[in-house]
Amino acid sequence: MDIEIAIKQPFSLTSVVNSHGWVQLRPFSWVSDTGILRYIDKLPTGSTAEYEISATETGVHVSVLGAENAQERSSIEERVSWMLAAEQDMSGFYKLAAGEPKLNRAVTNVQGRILRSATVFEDVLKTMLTTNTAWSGTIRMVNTLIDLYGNPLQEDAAVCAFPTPTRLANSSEAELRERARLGYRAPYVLELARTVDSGELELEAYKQTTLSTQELRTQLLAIKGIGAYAAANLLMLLGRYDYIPIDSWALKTVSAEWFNGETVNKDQVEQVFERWGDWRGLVYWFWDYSNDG
DNA sequence: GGTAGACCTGGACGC
DNA sequence: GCGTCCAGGTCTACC
Repeated sequence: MDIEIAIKQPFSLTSVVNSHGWVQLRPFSWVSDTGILRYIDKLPTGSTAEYEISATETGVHVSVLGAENAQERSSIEERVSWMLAAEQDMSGFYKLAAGEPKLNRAVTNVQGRILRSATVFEDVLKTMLTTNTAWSGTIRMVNTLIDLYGNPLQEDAAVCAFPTPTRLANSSEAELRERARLGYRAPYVLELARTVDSGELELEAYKQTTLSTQELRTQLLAIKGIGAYAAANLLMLLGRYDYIPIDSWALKTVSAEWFNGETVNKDQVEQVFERWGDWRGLVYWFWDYSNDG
């Protein structure tokens, strides 16, 4: 199955893919030589499909393996559009960025959209697995979860989609601790999977929510394992940019950029970006730091 | 409302 | 090869 998706311009697939570390986490993969983004997705119909997404003049072309009917086609269009933030109007950000030399790179490279997983559940869980661990630990935990609980592609059983809430809800805390090596995060992951699976927590509704950012943040913070940093990160993924995901990297980077390397706190980071209003999260994210990393 | 300490893992380091 | 220390956010108990 082949699908063409139109995306609001300007748009750069490469910039979306490289917007953050998500592309390094399965079931994403990216071959920069060919410019093809791969993703394995478990569809609501129950089928597991593989997408090969490439750029076109007006958006993207999606070559699909593992899905056949019209219902699945429509679902894939919707999910890929969400993953690439196709519907987002970034003109406000570019207008603001035009007057700031440190955001020239963002404008030139058409940065601004942030790569998302097909489901909010996957993004919340992955965000949970970024906290209090090195990036290598996040990669390891995501890999293990997919290997143990992922949904295999019919055409190639070695290739799996991210586990569904139902699959994880049927595991146990001991299994998540000992086999998946999630450590103290195991009960948080299990609770997330169970509340989503039971319908108590409707994460996918956040894709179209009319809640204010404040209300949305309050709901995200109510999820065990999601604190201030993780909630701000998720708000960015949901297209709300008025909170900054302040982690240890942010403290170091802001210190080097504005405070001559002196130790800074969370309030000082927030003060630096306050003037950028509702776009401050994106400004923080795509700022051309002098000492990047 | 603010803060200290526990949580868990893997990697770096010294012996 | 073994033991120790450290980095990384969030939660809970306590003040």
